[in-house]
Amino acid sequence: MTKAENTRSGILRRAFSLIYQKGYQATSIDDILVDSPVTKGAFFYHFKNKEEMGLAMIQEIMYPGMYDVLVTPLNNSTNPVEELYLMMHNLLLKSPFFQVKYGCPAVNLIEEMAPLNEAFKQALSKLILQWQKAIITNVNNGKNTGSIKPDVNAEQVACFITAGYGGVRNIGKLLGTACYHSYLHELKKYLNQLQ
Amino acid sequence: MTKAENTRSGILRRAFSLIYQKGYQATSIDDILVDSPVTKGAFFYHFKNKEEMGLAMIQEIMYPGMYDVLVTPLNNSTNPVEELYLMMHNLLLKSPFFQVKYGCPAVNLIEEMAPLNEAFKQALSKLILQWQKAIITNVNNGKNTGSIKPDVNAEQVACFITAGYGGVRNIGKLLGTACYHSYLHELKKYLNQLQ
DNA sequence: CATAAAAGATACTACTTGGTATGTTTTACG
DNA sequence: CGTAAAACATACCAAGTAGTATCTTTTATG
Repeated sequence: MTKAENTRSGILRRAFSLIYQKGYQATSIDDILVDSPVTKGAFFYHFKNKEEMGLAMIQEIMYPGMYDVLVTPLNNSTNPVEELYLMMHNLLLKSPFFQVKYGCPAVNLIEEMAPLNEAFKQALSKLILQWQKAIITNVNNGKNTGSIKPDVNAEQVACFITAGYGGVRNIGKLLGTACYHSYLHELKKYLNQLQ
Repeated sequence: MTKAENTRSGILRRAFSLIYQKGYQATSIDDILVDSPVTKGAFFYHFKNKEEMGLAMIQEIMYPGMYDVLVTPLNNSTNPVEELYLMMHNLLLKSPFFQVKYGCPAVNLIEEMAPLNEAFKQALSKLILQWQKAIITNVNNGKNTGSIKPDVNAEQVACFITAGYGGVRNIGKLLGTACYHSYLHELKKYLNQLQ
C-alpha cells in the first residue's frame, strides 16, 4: 500500500469509527482529522466532499466487512437453520468491534441517511440486499435438501431475519445485551418452525 | 387551552414533525420556528434549551401517542395472538402520520440519541418498556386462558416483537412497504407457533 | 383601571461547520 | 538530476448554530 493509499484508508477507517459512535452528520471533518497526522488539505485532495467520503466508507469499509462476516459463512453451510442461527449469534455476541450502546454501523447509517440522501440509500440498499440474498440462498438450500419446509417463502424469511437484527440492535441501545439473548432465544423458535 | 399552552404545544408538535423527518440534531431551533408565528424569545421562554424541548416532546407528544396506539388496544383483548398481530398490522399499515421513508419517530430517536444523551435514553426506555409491558400482559393473558403455550416466555416474546418492529421500520426506509408485508407474514407464523 | 408577572419579540454573539484558495513538499519518471 | 504532477499543509471564509440580553406586549388579578 502506497503512502497516499494509506492516508486515504486511514481517513476512512477513522471516519467509520467516529460515525459509528456519533452518527454521520454529527461527525465533522475536523473531528475525523483531530489527533491525526492528516490535514484538511489531504482530506479534500482524496475526497471531493464529505458525502463522497461517506459513500467511499460504505463501499470500501462497510461492504467488505459485511461480506466477510455475513455472506461468506452462509454460502458453504450444511445445516441451513443452524447456520442462520449461528450467523446471528456470532453477529450479536462475537463481533469484537461492535458495542451494544452504539448498535450496528450499517443499521445506524440506514436509519440516519436513507431518508435524506438518495446516494446513501442506494449504497446501503446494496449492502442489505446482498445479505438478504445470502439468506435466501441458504433457505433455498434447506428446501432443496429437505431440511426446510417447501412452503416457506425464502424472501420473506430473509426480510424477517434482517429486520429482527436491525431492531434488536436498536433496542439494545436502550436495554443492553439482555435483549440480544431474548431475541436469539425467540429466533431459534422461529427458525425451528421452518423445519 | 390558554394561548401560552397553545404556543408551547405548537412548538412541540412542529418539532416532532421535523425531527421525525430530519433527526433531532439536524433539526435546528430556527427550523422549528421558520414559517411559524412563534419567535425565538417564545421558544426560550418555554424551554430552557433544546434538550429540554426534546425531552418534553418525548413526554408530551410521543408517550401519549404511543400509549393510545399500542398499549390501550392490547389491554382489553379476547384473543391475544390475534390482537398482537393486529397491533403490528395497524401500526405498520394504518398509521396515517407515519411514512415508510421516514420510519418510526421513536425508533429514529432511540437510534440517534440513546448513545449520546442519558436523559433521552431514560425517557425513551420508559416508552418502549411500557409497550413491552403491555405485550407481556397480553401474552400472560393468553397463557392463563390456555390459548398460548405455558412454556412461552412472555418477556422474550415482547422483546422479539418490539425488536422486529424497529428493524422493519429501518429496512422499510430502504425497501419500502413490500418488506412490511413480508414481515407481517412471517410474524404470523411466529405468533401461531406460540399457540 | 393599575400593576406585576407572564409571554413574546428583536438583535446580537461566540462558536462550529463544510469548503476554498493558495501555498509547499513529496513522488514518479524520462 | 530535473521537472511535472501528485500529495499534502495552512489560513481563511460564509453560512449556520444554540443561546443570551434586552426590550415590548399581553394577561391575570386586586
